[in-house]
Amino acid sequence: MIDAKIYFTDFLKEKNLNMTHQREIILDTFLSIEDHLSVDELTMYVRKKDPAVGNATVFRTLKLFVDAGIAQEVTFGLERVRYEHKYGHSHHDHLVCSVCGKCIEAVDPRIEILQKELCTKYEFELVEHKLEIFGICKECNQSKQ
Amino acid sequence: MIDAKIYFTDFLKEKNLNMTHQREIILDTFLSIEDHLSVDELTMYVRKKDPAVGNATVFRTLKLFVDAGIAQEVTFGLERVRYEHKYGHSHHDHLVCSVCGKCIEAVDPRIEILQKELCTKYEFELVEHKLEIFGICKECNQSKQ
DNA sequence: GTGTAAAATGAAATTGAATTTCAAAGTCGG
DNA sequence: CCGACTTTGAAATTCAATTTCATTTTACAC
Repeated sequence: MIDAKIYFTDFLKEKNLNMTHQREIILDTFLSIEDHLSVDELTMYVRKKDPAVGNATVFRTLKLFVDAGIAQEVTFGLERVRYEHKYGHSHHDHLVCSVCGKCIEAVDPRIEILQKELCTKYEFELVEHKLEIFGICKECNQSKQ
Repeated sequence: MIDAKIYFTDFLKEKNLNMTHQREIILDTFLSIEDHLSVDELTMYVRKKDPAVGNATVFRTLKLFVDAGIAQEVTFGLERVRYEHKYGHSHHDHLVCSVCGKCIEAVDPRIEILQKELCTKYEFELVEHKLEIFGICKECNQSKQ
């Protein structure tokens, strides 16, 4: 985690931007929550530490995180944009529970290989991919009974 | 194609709705274009046949198509909502070209199986999934040189 | 045909998230 | 401390998605 902070500070320096009070709180908050939050949700958490932080600042700071490679925008289905950790996290797919909204991160290397094969077949140059599986998670399935 | 038309007419009857002039033009236009169109794009095509058709009607009719199982909403990345044919089309994944926007539909049954395995591993009940591969298509890659 | 109740339509209004504007406040090197 | 530049929060704007509403059209009973 501390790495990401140093990393972001360096990123700012390079762009002649400053590490401000707000950016630091937003970064700390973002890094401390291993979840896929929307701008508004992150703003809520940030305001527990400093109620004066504006939504626009959180929005702009998250965009900076994306530029810096610390965060990544994701959307599940037709939902609003959410942000997930990228720095120190390798590629993964998402299993999204339609009941509780929870999101499991998972990978199967064999799927990754087959995707490359599929692209080769169509002479399609793969840049990135996104696999989302929607369904019902273990916990929600158990509590149904 | 004609099947889908009969199918939709039946769907309307069941819901005590009518097959109107507008709905028929919109259905014909939609079925004749094997592409992933947004509401506005489809409206443009529909207006070549009848310039008086409103955007709201196309929007509402597309929602009916979704209810009827004739169309399906898709979004590629952070793009606006698009509609693809569902009736008579089996599940497939999308290879989306970032250069020309073209979308290749493809499936690899082995990927489908591995996805099910992945869900089993997490005791996650799979309802549906969505795989999008972004990159550069054959044609765009060739014309780059 | 005619009447009538329900459905459908198009234009315009509304919504809501994403994004930008702008004036005021903060930051930094000299 | 100064001046140039950056950052901020509130409010405004944008833009697609969706709804409202007055009017028109439709199906169907008579």
